[in-house]
Amino acid sequence: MTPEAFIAKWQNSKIKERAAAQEHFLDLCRMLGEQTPAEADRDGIDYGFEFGATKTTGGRGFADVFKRGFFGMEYKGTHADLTAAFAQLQRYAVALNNPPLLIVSDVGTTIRIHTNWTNSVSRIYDIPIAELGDPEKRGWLKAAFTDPDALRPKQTRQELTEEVAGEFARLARSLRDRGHEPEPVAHFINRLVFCMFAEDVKLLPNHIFTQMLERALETPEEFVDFAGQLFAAMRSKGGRVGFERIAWFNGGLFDDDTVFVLTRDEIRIVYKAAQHYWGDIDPAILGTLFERGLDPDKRSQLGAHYTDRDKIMMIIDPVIVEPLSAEWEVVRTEIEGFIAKANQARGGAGTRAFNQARAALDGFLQRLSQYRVLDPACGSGNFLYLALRALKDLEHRAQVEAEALGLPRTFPRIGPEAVLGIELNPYAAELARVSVWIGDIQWNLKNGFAAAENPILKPLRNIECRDALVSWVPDTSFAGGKWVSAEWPIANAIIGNPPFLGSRKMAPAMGSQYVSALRKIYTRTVPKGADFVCFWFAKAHSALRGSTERMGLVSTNSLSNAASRQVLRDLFTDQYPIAVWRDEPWTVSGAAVRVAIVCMSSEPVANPMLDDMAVDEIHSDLRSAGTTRGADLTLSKPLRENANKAYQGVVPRGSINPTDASRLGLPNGDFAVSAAQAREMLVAPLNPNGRPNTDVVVPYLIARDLAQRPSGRFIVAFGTMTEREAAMYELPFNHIAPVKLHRQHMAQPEALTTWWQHWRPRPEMSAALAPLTRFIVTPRVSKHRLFLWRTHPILPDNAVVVVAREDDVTFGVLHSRFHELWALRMGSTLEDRPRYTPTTTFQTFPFPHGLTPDIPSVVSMADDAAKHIAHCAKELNQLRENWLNPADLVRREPEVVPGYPERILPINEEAESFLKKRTLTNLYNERPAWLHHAHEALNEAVAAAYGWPADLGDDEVLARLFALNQERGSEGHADAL
DNA sequence: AATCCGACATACC
DNA sequence: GGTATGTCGGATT
Repeated sequence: MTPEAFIAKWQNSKIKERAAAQEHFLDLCRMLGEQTPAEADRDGIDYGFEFGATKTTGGRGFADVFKRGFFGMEYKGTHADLTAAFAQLQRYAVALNNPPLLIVSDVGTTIRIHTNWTNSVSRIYDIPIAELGDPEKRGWLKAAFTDPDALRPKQTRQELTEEVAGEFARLARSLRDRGHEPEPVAHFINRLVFCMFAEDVKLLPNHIFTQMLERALETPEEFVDFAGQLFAAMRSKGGRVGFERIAWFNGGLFDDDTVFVLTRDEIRIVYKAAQHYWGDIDPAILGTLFERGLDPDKRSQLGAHYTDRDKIMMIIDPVIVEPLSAEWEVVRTEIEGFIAKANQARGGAGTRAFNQARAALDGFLQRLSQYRVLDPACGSGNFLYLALRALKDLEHRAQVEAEALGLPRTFPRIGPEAVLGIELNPYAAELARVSVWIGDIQWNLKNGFAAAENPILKPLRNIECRDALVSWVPDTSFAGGKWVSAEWPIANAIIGNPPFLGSRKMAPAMGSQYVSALRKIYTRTVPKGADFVCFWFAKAHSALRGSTERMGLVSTNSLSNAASRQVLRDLFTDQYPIAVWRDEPWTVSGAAVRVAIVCMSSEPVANPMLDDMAVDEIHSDLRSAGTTRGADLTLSKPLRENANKAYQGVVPRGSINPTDASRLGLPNGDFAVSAAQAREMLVAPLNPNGRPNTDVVVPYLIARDLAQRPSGRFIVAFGTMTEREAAMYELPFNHIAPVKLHRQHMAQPEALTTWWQHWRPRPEMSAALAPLTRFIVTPRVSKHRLFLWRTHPILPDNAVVVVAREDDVTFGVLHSRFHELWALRMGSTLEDRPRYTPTTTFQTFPFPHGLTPDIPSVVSMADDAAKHIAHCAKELNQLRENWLNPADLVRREPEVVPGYPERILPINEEAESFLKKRTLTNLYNERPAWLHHAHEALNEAVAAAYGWPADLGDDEVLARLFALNQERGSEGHADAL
């Protein structure tokens, strides 16, 4: 059939019966050269007429024509107009598996294609029948049959939102620059945003907001009056602006009609923003963009709260969607049973069964409509917005499926009141309300329902602006009051992303009074040293003990670190994990952090998920019980035999950061001294006390020197000398003079009293190292667990952990897989990198019997196993040293004074650039065969010392080490240390 | 009196 | 300009 023939046959004809619509569609197929349903698919499942028709629905399907994955099509038929036909399609889009295109037609005049992708802005392709001769328009139709993606709008909702939000941020900043307070500005801007959205989705008539702006552009001084009139009309029932009837918007957003005086330029910004189509904006990112634009300084504070949609759904799915879907499956089966009974039975019994089916459906819908989701740190409302959509989707699906079974459907009941929020920042709280409103209205429109009216917005008092942890209760009996634990509204589910703040950063950020009040109130549930998020976990825990069914919170991944662990341990004693991710990267720019996600239920859960894998059980350290035979390694005890052997290095604190130094107008003094200056000091003549500067100028070892190439630093270190003694060393003492100024500006006044000393000089470490010919060092944070030898008088920085032993046996045991596994498991992490924490990794580690660090090395070396370890350790170290500094590429020079480690210098520039790549981190990244063999040999030697087979699995090793720790720890000195 | 951590910091490819 | 990889200060206990 040619387009001309099609036009001749159908133009201006009116549909009389459903058969005419089918004939119209068949002609369309013939014109486009596409297969008809009968030709393509005999089953009619993927492509056919009257899709979803059942006996109970009387032969009417969800759509007149349906092609799975392509489109749903509805003819005007009994509908009054194309809009109603479109709404019908939207309502059943779920039952049609959300086809990308929804097509409506009135047979004789128009075919209209609506795009239906969730993440793209929507677009309408209008094809008048009379213009089917136009190849482009026929192309659109053809694409609907063959390649719907060709019709997908290019712009995503995110891009659209970024564009419009950026313009509003400009306005907000302009108002803030004129001295307006952030809160009224936020309120005002939110109103404007809502007005733009409202007029674009036709909740406001005739683009009245844009019209108002156009008039105000002519006479800017009248903007206040115009906007005030509009806001006033929106606030009241039956309001009008001129002739136009304005719908009633309640909900607090238009409670007053305060309007800022805007300049012409500012009105132009608003006008320009209003030119965009706001109907498709994504409220989930709107908030963040505003926050960023409004106050760039606060970006890290507020913007960082932004959680991307995927992460939020990782919580909403297991916490809300999955349990409620499961409930629905049960109810639906019940309904199916009743309906089957109703269809078989006649008369009273049939009616009764039908009513039972209705009651079952109603019961479920009632349950859904009473379901409440609380986000006690809701920020700009992203979690709430997505939770509301999820609930509405569930309700809608239940309705559509029930209708397919023959039950009448009702208007959706779930609205913004289903979500509850608490947020401290007034600006964010307001955004949360707007996001939830917009989300609700968008959902209704997208699914073919009118927005609820009279009023359009109901008050959203359920998003509260207050502190979620404590509240101040004034006491009238005296002129004061007290802080008490804040109440949380009762909710079925608690979700959210509370602010992350390490315990050490809480006081500076929140004020020490607030923090001490908080600690006092939560003293039983949240241990000192726990991260700020732990308070939310503790409160959610107590809610789960009450009527709350499930919770899911995001936290920093350091939650499983020592102090915060207690909160989790409590939580896991009487609640059940549903899904846990222990270390997820955070995808938002501007925040470099990794997070843990913890979803818990008050009811037992059959197969909890750990990092997307089903496991039998999850421990409070967010590990699966399958490892280490269920042993909880967090219960390991410190061992007395390991005491006083591992130290962190010195903390100089000679300088403050350069920014502060320049702000305070201070020279940036430091204990550190350049290598050139240091050598001058070292060779200088003896001081008045007859001593050389070698007493107090020493090589300084930082962690980087171990994992990467040594940097050859020096430092002035007076140890615990008195000022009188220190001053004898003239050059070094003069060098550190500026330190005194800095100490005066430090928070700890005691730092000044011994200003010439390092803040932590670690005399006990120096004492332990002094008699040794060498000592063992390891970087506190490094990708690989590396142990190296260093010698006196090198002074380790606090980022280096020192083990005061000089024997190869201890070195070998520490560098074996046994200690490495233990350290990995017992230590904490910095982001994704393991961190060696001496108290939990070294202090608790059970060395092989007879080789413990409390035994002098001469004694332990009598042992054959020990000799073997020593040999392997020596070999490993030698090979590595040779690799790091090949003898033909370096020359070794004695230091300017005797007793100092010799200098290792590249012989020429070529050697220098070659040596840059010779770092231990690089070596262990590559793990060449020789290194592997050396470690294998060492591992076998250490295994033999333990008396264990060499091929134990990792979990088995940990389990055995733990058993050994428990045994040693309970040998009458469990209180060791 | 020492520890532990960083909604990070920065060198390097 | 990403990506890889670990500083060093200092509040907290």
